[in-house]
Amino acid sequence: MRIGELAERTGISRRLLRYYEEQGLITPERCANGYRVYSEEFVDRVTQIRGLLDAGLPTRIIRQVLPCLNRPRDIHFTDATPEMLALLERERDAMSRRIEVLARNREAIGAYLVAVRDR
DNA sequence: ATTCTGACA
DNA sequence: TGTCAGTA
Repeated sequence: MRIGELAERTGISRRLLRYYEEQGLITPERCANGYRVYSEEFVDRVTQIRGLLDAGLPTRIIRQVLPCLNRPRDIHFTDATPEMLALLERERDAMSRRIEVLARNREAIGAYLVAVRDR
């Protein structure tokens, strides 16, 4: 499929899909005319990227993590270098911190909403 | 009609 | 991220 269809199926704009490629997050094939060609797997791939982006991970981190998140299990060990493991641990901890902050604010907002409602 | 690259009131 | 331009 070409960029238009992928955009519709993932809900990600053409502009963003090209941006993800520019950031090295996805590498679609190219036709003779230069058009990008995406295989079926890119649908999940893009969804995965969106999820990580929404989780607050910068593209530079996603670029390193994405490969060992999708590939078949056996290849994981290949990517499981000490550096990769350390990187993943740091990201996981950073995620935990963000979750705590969000949870705290969610409580605060919830309390505010209750206060307003009960007024 | 659709996509491509580069650029920015 | 959107959008406009000038192409293929």
